Amino acid sequence: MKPSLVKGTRDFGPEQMSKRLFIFDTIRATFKRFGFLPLETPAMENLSTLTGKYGDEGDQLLFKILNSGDFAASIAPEVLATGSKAVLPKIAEKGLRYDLTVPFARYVVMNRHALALPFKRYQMQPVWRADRPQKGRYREFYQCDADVVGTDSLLCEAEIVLMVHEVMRNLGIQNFALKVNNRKILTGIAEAIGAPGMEGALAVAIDKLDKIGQEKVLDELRDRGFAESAITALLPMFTMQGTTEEVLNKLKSWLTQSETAQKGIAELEETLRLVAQYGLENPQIELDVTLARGLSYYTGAIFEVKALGVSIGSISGGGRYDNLTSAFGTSERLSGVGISFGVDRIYDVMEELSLFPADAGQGTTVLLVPFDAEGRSVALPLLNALRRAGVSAEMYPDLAKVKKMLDYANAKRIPYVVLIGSEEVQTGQLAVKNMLTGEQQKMTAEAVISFVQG
RNA sequence: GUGAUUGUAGCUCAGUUGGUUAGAGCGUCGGAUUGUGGUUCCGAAGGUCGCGGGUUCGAGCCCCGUCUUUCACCCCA
Repeated sequence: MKPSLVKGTRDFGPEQMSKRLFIFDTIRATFKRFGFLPLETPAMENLSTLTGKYGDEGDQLLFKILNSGDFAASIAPEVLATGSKAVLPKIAEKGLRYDLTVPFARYVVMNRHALALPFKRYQMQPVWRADRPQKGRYREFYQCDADVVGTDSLLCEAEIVLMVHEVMRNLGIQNFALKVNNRKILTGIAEAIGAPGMEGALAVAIDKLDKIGQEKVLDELRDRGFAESAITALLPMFTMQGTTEEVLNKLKSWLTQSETAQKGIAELEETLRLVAQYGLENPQIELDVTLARGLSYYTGAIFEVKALGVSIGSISGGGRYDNLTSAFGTSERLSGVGISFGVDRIYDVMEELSLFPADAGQGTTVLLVPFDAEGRSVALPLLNALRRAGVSAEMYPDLAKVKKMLDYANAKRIPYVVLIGSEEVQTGQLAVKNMLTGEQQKMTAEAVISFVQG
């Protein structure tokens, strides 16, 4: 039998892992710096927790887990006869998490009594979606989320803007755009054109504007049941260009009659004002009225980060959600806002643009190469001392040929080797070789430690 | 879920209108070299041609099914 991987999943070898860890470490450092605390939740959730939070499409993409044991035994024949759709909830009551936000909301509701609000948590775990894999799209991928729940303050939105900038710059992704919008503006537009409550369909269609163009967007809206009058009323939407300030002003005058839209515009303005007060240098924020995002739980600000110059979808996304916790039965209204970084897409972007620092894949710094048992007796205390000094060091476990050990050093890209033969043992002067330049010099064991550290 | 596409050695790929024993480069292992690698030379190992069925005297090649890869749509990180 040939072993194989489950569709849409990957192994990560040592080289990939050290690059991935660089991404995780960078993001984690920023999250901690902003005062977020770690949280982990199970891979599986009850399907009742997951369904209905992501829209119809999202429900479709949930991985479901068969009940344990003889899961089909208790299904009554008459249920079976009603079709597969009716059987499904009887045999699968659990599913793999689809994102980190919904499990977080579930956690908040369950632990409400013990949490000091506002509660800020970060979470870096895999999520699963039963999508067809393609470029930048996997069935198992990691998200790094930071969310604040229990406050309406727009300062949180502003902090997200700051975190995005910090993460991108620390990763070395200089060329990015942080797109922002507000769901209330979309809701207001739907109201203004006489199609209240249809902002979902509206959002999905106009989200494609830069991809398929104005005419096809309008065609799609007709398909989705928008009246011709609504489509005509929507036309000013396509003139929303210019600076952020100009667009906001145009929106304000276009949507004067919609209270919701005005609120959304005011929120956006306030968020941008706060960001400016922070003194964020060279903000890469872009107001995009067509930005919608499919997840149905967003109610306020929405964010999306796009790496420029690569054809990979958004590498980060987030927004504010007002009703997620109430979906779990709390009477208390808890508003949350958060951001999610997609590690796998960030990896693809950084790989494509060669942005990983040279030492991101660096493992062992020094390999000790004793020629015989006597050399090994000198090498062992040095090995111990190197490690105590914080240097990643190892020794080839067999007393093999020198060629073999140096080949090993090359294969692992170990930059330094210390050669210890009878001559070195007698003089105490060890031969340190730089494997990149081929240069070799002699020094004492103590000197080796500071040499390889510098 | 819709439409394409891919699969031959560990990796990247050749393989003619269907014809006898399926090849190359790289990598791996061994040697040239018992104290020096990444260069060179010599040698070796490594294949159910994704899987199942069919057509044929004969299938890596043609047909059907299936799985997988990649890509677009939908949607999304």
